This record gives sequence, structure tokens and C-alpha cells, in this order.
Amino acid sequence: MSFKQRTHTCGELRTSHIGNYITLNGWIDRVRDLGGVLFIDMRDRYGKTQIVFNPQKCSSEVYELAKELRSEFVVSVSGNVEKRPEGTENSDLPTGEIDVIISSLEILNRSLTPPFSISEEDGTNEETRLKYRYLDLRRDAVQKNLLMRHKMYQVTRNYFSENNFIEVETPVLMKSTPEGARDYLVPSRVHHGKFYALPQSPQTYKQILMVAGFDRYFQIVKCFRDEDLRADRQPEFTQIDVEISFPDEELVYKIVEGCMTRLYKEVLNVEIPSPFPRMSYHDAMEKYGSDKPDLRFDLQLTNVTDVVKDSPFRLFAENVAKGGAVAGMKISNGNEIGRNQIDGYTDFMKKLGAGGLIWGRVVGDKIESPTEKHITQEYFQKIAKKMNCVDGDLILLASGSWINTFSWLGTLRLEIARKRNLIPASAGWDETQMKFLWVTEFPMFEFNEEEKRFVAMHHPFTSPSMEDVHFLDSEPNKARARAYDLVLNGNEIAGGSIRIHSSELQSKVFSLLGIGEEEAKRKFGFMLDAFKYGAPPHGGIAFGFDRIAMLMSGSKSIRDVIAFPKTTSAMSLMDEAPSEVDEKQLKELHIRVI
RNA sequence: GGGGUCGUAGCUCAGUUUGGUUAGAGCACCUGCCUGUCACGCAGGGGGUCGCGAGUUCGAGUCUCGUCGACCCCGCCA
Repeated sequence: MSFKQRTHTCGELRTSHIGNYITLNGWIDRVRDLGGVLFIDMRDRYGKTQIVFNPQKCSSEVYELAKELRSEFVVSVSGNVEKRPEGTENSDLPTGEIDVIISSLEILNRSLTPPFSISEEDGTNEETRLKYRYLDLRRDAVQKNLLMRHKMYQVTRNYFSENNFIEVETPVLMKSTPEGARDYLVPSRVHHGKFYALPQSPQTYKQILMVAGFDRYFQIVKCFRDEDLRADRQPEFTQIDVEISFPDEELVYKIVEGCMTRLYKEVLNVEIPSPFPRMSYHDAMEKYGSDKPDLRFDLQLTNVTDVVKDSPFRLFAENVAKGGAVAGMKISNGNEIGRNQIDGYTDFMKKLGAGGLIWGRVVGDKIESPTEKHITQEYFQKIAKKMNCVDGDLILLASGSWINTFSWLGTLRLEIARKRNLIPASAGWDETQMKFLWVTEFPMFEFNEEEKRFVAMHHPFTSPSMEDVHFLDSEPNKARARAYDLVLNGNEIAGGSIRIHSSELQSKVFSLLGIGEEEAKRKFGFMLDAFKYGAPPHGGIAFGFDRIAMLMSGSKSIRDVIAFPKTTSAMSLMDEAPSEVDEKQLKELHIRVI
């Protein structure tokens, strides 16, 4: 098909172009047929321009053809740019001072009536939008997000390149690793019964690159995890993967802060203050009940274990005696919260697995509570004092193991914040609402109840703090890791660690994780071997690129910043992946569906 | 694996509480009229497996059970 190449885009014509004969290629956005004259908004990714078919200014053939135009037809039009008549300018459009009076029209393609409007935001449900993703992607909001994402790639590559990092691609078909998330597996045709795994992250490769002397590596890379999805979790997602030789934590922080600052400045023209504040994992848990606290609102927690350890309330005393924790959340002016709502919070806690929720109101200098006769006024007063309560506050208390008590309250904290509208409307571009935080001093290990063993909290290559190394032999649960997460408004947007670079220490950590010598050799032998040939101290971090894009665009889900996302059941509604395959394909792969 | 919200016209939704005539509205679509609109306007028209399947009932969009799908959360996500 031959058609006239465009001379301009639909976003660029101004009064300076008046008098020019121009050609536009694009889509029909909206048709306004006034009986005589026909006004049409024409759209491409650069903007919209009003084109005009006037039967007195074009041939009757062109005019008759123009009357066939409908939304989403693809056309090539040519005509003269003219100034709009006095009083008919449209100040909402950058091109609103001119019209293009069309003399030539070619319909390049017709369109069915689209299932939802491209030009109008009508709240079409996500299911429909994902099925017709090619139409959804025409919408202005989605185009803006992907354009912003493109800028993020550019800024990221420039920033790391300028700082001596080199981009290296690592394999997508790799060895399955036993730790961490469930792997996506790819069967090997050549090797019967053997499988590749898609990378959960290029972790081992980037460490090997450090051994190889590349010194500073980065990659914008897809990672895959076969776990259940969330608004901020897709089975395949993008990381900015970074590794540095001869680092300490301060160097990593500095490089990351530099990257975030550049991204916000160059993509959104927002100055974010740095360095970012820091908080230990322990403090984050005890103050906010989360290892990724949202600091945009208060509602802090207080550990009252010491206060209640010898209280007459047996639930508390016994829990403390067996090593548990009791903690409280203070809701300032919470007296307006009715009994119904508190009962709702109690149900919420029970669904999380908590025994319940104990509460009291500060009224004058008394605490009023249905549990008062058990806890006693005396101990309630002590609790209130520890929590710095004043008249009108509502106290919510939970009791259980340390991790559960604070996690439950942390989850409740977010729920209450949502219910009470304490979280500012998502404004990813407002620097006063950007609460960055480094969370540091994570434990090396956490105990997995299901498997009855320690698992690495970050990953098995994370170095313990030098001062905690001695705990590895005595009390591994007390050892802290040289790991760090970057948190923004309650979202984990980057996480990393200083790695182990000694073959011996790495073997010891593997054994603590229940990975025997034999298994370690089989799964990670190449890495342990590599460490025997002069591995430099190294460490790094990986950014959740989609999450950063989500926050910077003010989106509620990473699906809004991914061109072709999957649903919460990991389906792609447009192309219907995953799908069944031919028997022939299975045979070649030596696989049978059972 | 568990909890919750939702599913009615192409799209957004009302109707479901308390079962009862032919299931409605706006937008979109089609036809006609209309020469300065920009959410054009006016008149008329077409369009429904009430997600799907059982059950209760004289009668089910409405009640019950099951099931499928989307979304949110817990578990899970080194």
C-alpha cells in the first residue's frame, strides 16, 4: 500500500504552521458531524489535532469518504493549516489554535467499534482492558506510563555507565537453585529429564563477574518467580541489578541514592532530599510492625513487654514468660472510633491469626476497657504511660511471639490507615510525600516453621556482620546480616547485601541452612570453586524497576507500568498464556502431563 | 492453601434487602436532521445465556449449593 508519509505529528502543529500544506498519519479519535462541516480529532502518540472536512473546501469524493470515518480508523490526510476562526480556539489542546482543512483523505484501515472508548476514561474493568491490551495501550494514561518507563531506562543506563558500571547480559536459561522462590522450569530437549530454570535474579552470575574482575556491573534484567501475585508482584518483573567490588555499605547507599536522585530529577523534575534516613530492622518492626514501614503517617507501635511481664493478666504474663512480646498501637483521638469498628479490627486480627485485640480508651486520667478488671487500672496506666498516651487516645494491644505480635499490629496499622484516610493520595511526584528509608541490620536467618530449619532472610550469599560471626556457631538466630533494603512509602524498592567472598564462610552458611556439603557442591560448586581463585570482597543491590515506575507514575499497580502484564492467576488474557501444547512438543521434551 | 469485594446491554452502572407484568438508565452503536463543533445538538431505532451449572419454588437477576473469572489482602515471594 502506498500512502503519503506524514510531514508532521498530531501534536506539533501551531500557529507558526499556518499556511503550510501538511500531511498527518494517525487514528480517528472522535467524530463530530454537524451535517455540513465535519470536525474530527485525529490522534497519534504525540497528541491530537482537529481536522476539518468542509464540503466547500474539498471534493465531494473526499467529503463522502470522510462521512464513513469512525473511531479508530487509520487515515492519512493532507490539507492546509489554518487559523481557527475567532472564538473557536480550544485552549485545552496544544494544537487548539489551528485546524487542518483537509483536501485529501486515504483510509489506511478501518476498525470495528472498539469495546471501550480510547479517548474517554470510563473506568472499564481491568479484565476487558487486558484482553484488548492493544487498545488499552492506545490510551493516554498508559502511553504516558510507558513513555516515562522509557526515560527511566535511559537515565539508569546513563547514570551507571557514567559511574564506570558496565552492562553485561547474563543467561536466562540457568541452573535451578534450591533456595528462595519457586523456579520457572524449562525442560531440556537434548538432555532427557533435565531442566533449566529461569533466573529469580542473576545473583550468582553477577558475583562471578566480580570474581572475573569486572569491578562494577549493572543490568536491566527480567527476573522470574513462580509465586502468588499481588498488586506489586508479577511472575516476571524487571530489576536494575547492580554489583560492586571492594564496597562497603556506605558506597552502596551512595550509589543507590545517586540513582534515585537522578531518576526523580530527570524523569519527573523533582528534587528528593538525600542521604535517606536509616532504621534497623529491629526498630522498624517494633515501631511500625513491618520491615518496609510506610512513614507517611504516624500510628506508631510500642513494645510494652517489660511493663506487663509481671502483670496479673495471665495471657500477658504467660506469653512473656515463654519469650513472647506484648505491644500496643496508639491511635491519637481514637475515642471517636466506635465499638463496632473496634470489633471489626478484632476480627481483622483474628483472621491474621492473632488471638484477638485488647483495647482501652484514655478518658480523663482513667483507662476504660472491657478488659480492665483483668489487666487492672494500675497496669493499664503503666502501659499508657509507656505509650505516651493522652486523654482521648485509643490503645490497641496484641500479644504473641515477637515477630507475630509486631507483624499483626503492622498489618492492622496499614488497615487502619487506609480506613481512616491517613495515607496521602498517591502523588509520586511530590517530594514532601517521598518517604525513603534504608532498613538495615536484618537478621541472617529466620526459622521456617514448615521446614523446621533456618532459611536465609535475604539470600544464602549474604555476609554476616563481622561482629556477629561468632553467633554462627552458638546462636545463629542472633546473627545480623550485612543486608539492606530501600523502602519508599511502604514499598520495598531495592534490596541487597555485602556478600560472602570466602569459600569457607560460604560453606559454613550453607551448612547452617541445612545445605549439606554434597548438595552445596552440586548446586553451587562452581561458585565455591570460583571463590578459591581470588574473589574480591563484593556486594550489591537490585532495584524493583516496575515498583519504582509504579510509584513515580502514581499508579496503584505495577500492571499499569508493564506493557503486557499478567492477572493475579498469572494468565495473559490477551494471548491466553499459558496454554496447552502439542503432544509432539511434549514428546520431544520427554514430558508427560499427569 | 485461606479471607474479602465484584460479575446484569459493547462500556459504566441501577434493580438483589422483601422472589411476582415485557429487566432499566447514561455512554457507545445504527438511521434521519443539522455548516464552527471540540463530551456537538435534536429525533428515532437496534441491542440481554442477568458469568456458568445444579437446587428450592406455581414462579429466580433476586434465595441455597457448587463452579469459573477479575481484583484486594494473609500465607508464600532467598
